[in-house]
Amino acid sequence: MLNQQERSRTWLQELKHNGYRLTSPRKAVVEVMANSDTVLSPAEVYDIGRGRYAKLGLVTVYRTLEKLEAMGLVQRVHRPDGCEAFIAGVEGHQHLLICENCGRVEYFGGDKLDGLIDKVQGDSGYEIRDHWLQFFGLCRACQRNN
Amino acid sequence: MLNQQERSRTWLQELKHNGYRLTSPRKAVVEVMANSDTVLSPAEVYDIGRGRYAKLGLVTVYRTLEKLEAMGLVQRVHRPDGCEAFIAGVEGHQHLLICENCGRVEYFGGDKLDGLIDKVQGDSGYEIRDHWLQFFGLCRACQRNN
DNA sequence: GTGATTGCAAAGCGTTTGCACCGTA
DNA sequence: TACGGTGCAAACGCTTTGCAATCAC
Repeated sequence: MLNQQERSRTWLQELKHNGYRLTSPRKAVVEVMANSDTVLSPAEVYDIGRGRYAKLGLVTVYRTLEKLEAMGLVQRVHRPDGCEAFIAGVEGHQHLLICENCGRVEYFGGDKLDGLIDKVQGDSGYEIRDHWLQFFGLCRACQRNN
Repeated sequence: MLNQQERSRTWLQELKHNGYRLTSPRKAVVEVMANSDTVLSPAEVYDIGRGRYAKLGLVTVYRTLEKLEAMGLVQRVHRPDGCEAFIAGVEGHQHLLICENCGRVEYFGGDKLDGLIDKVQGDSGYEIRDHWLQFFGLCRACQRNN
């Protein structure tokens, strides 16, 4: 895993390569997301981002997250409580382990799933195109504090 | 699996046992949900339900679905596109297989998951409390029509 | 009869859109 | 300089709440 400064830099380059301009609001959003290992709502990104660029607008947060998602740099996360679209940094397609208390996210490989997918596909006759596997629980730190 | 009429009857009894009154709007919502094997949004329940009870209000649909969910008779479903809370009939805790085209839902057991949960729990130090496993794809009928 | 339930209307909330101004390239 | 990007304000869609009328028990 890249360290956080490298990650910000990579993401900004990526934006540039895709023909987008590098502006202060975008830099703020990228830094917030690239430096976070927890799930963040757009409103949270906005709050934290304003610490880096005071004039940041919520609308720009939405628009920037949308671009980052399209570029595969962030990922939309759904949670059982309500259904706010949460966002997290991610590399590659992996599965999520989310702390219900602090929002921290870990990734794990899902290779164990292939056999199950084949079986379900055979039993049901469905053609499976996509899947969600998410675990919710408490991370080490939150287990101690609860 | 109970047939659909039995299921409606059971759900209505369940409502009564929990101290709720059996009203026409509630009967309409229960019948819609109990007779459907597809994922439905509150608005869809409302539309179909008005065929059974014309004066049905959308507000009542929300309130009834809330009660049915609390009683474990329906289940909230999250989908990748947007995040509308969809609902489906369910018995027991199983995993979902959802047709992306027609909304049809099947359930399958997730016993194969236990080993994976143990492994992830051990590797990460998380205490896993809940999980989502949902497959999205095309059911047999929709494969033919696409 | 009476208290739970309903449906309308309005409020609430998160997200998206319209538009004039701004700032990067 | 030109045009992509920004932020404000307003629109939007879905969900929840307030309240008087209604209806199951």
